[in-house]
Amino acid sequence: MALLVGRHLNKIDKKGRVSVPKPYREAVLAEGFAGVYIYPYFKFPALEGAGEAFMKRISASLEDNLELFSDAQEDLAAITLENTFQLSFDPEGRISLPVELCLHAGLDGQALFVGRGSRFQIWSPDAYEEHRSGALERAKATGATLKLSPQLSPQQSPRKDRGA
Amino acid sequence: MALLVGRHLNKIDKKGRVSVPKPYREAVLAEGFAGVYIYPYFKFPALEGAGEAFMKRISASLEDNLELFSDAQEDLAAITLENTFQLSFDPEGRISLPVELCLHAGLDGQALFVGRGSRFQIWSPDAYEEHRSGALERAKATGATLKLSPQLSPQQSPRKDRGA
DNA sequence: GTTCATTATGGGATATCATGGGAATTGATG
DNA sequence: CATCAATTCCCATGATATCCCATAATGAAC
Repeated sequence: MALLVGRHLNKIDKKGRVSVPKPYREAVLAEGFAGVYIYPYFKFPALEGAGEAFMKRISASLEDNLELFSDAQEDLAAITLENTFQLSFDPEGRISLPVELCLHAGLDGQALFVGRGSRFQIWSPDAYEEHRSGALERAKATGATLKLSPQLSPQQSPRKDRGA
Repeated sequence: MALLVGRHLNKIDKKGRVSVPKPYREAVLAEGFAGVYIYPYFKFPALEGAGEAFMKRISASLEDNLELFSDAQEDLAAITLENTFQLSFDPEGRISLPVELCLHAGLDGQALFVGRGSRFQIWSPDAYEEHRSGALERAKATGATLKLSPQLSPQQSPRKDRGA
């Protein structure tokens, strides 16, 4: 599927409607459902959303009877699905955010969409600024690095080196 | 995919448009999306860009190597995906650079495309000259040598080295 | 030296996107 | 069956981005 990247600041009108950024709409439309699934992001005052494909992955972790997922992970999946809203696009590509979600994220007038690859988040601009400002410093401090997974192309042998 | 090599100096017009060098266009087109993904290069006042395949590797790596909702995943995604712009080619093969990116790289009227193999960078000519001369000095001073990564040919056993 | 093909560039015309608000539909309730 | 509230649809609008075409620069071919 297409990648969700970048940041998009859109307005929430009096009726609680907000435009989903066009690139995100196109990406999730390709997954089948003409809308998005949105749930409260339990770690922070923010929302997280995705198309049908990602939600099915979460659902799959609940149906697994083996030991692939820990109890904690299953709980997380269950809680996420319980609190998820299925929001359809209107003809202009907007969704209307339920009050419960707006309260959790402290949304008021503006919604900042933040791309995360296969998902996206929705923040109030203020909360986002406060939370994200230290990301680069934190990553440096903790020495967090991203090991690139092997390319998807055939017959490529993985290397174990450190990404910058 | 085809390698991105060499330097190409193109103009940025009043609308913020700049032609992506033809060889780069052809290389990234083969990856699917008719455009490039560009993000700030945090170590220097420059931009880095790539085609869809590379960005998907980053996105997949975040999900494969890091736990969902972990702090490390949060911060690394924030640094990479959230600052990335998806820029489509116009019919002439141009992209229009967002102001935020131009500011980070100090771009004003000219954009120097620098090939880096599977990615490329965009510099203002002045910043590049300054940075490049410094890099050359450092290489001389430390007597740097270049250690090649293993070949990609079949049945090659992975090595654990770090590029010089 | 001339011609042709390709790429880069410039700018006006056009289409698209985000947004706002009224009209119409739905569904719950008495 | 009537009424109300909530939601969804429909259309208008302004800002922006995209398309389209013209032209210049480059280099290859004859």
